[in-house]
Amino acid sequence: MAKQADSKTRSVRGSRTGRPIMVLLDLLGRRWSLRILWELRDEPLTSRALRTACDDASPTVLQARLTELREAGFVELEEGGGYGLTPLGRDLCEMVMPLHRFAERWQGSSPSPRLQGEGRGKGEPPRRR
Amino acid sequence: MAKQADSKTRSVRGSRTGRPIMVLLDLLGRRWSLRILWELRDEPLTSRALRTACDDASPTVLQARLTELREAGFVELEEGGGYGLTPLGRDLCEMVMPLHRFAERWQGSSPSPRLQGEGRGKGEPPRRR
DNA sequence: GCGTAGTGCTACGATAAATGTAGCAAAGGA
DNA sequence: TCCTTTGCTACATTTATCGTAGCACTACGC
Repeated sequence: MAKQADSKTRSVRGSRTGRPIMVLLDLLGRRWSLRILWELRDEPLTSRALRTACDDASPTVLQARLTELREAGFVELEEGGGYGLTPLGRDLCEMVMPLHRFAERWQGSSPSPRLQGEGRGKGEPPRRR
Repeated sequence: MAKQADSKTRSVRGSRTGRPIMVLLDLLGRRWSLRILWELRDEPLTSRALRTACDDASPTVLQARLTELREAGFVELEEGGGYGLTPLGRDLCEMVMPLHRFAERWQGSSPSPRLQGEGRGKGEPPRRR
């Protein structure tokens, strides 16, 4: 990882072109970014509540994402504590919302053999680490 | 909370809940997933053309994402060669498109330091809470 | 004062994922 | 035949994320 603070070439990972859409796609394409926006859609959450909402993701990444999203102007630390969406973040969230309906339809319409059945029966494959 | 653990859900990395939206957010939250959808928005591309379009990302991940997106039913291998969006994938892409306009607006009037150039930590010191 | 509990946030080793380079077999075209 | 392009993979290195623990600070109650 870049030394986290010194490198000026800290362009967002894969987006070396600098085109805004690429920067945005790359930012949102990191783990928990979309999820954080999603979980904050209704109301602000404290860092710990957010962590709980996000499947108990490790605080390390969550803080990293939170910092990035704050720098991007999508999320802010509220007065009374807790993280909330900025007006800009709320606009962005509006574009993520339709995914909910899409996801329902997607799962409902059995698009592909893998990703769902795969002869695995039910339950969760052990997410080994 | 209803636990819908039917056969339709397979864990995709962090999404242990199995709720479709989580599965989708997690799938799209992987590196190059959104970018791939974006690059295929107009026309099918060969794997190598896609790689070029994606900032020369390593073929390893690209193939992995491509496989996942194919299994999800968003992308398919065309007859004459090359990857293209399925009708379902096109629907999904429709939701990613508005991000373009948003991204322009975002970077145009960015309230916070842009994510490229300027690491964090120096320009924004104390963060009183 | 003191203790307890809640915040946001960080350190650090371990593990999973992505990168970069190289290469493969198959399907054409000249 | 040689040459090119296709989709795809191996492998070692680097990067990102995980999981656990803990810090400093603040706001309470006692």
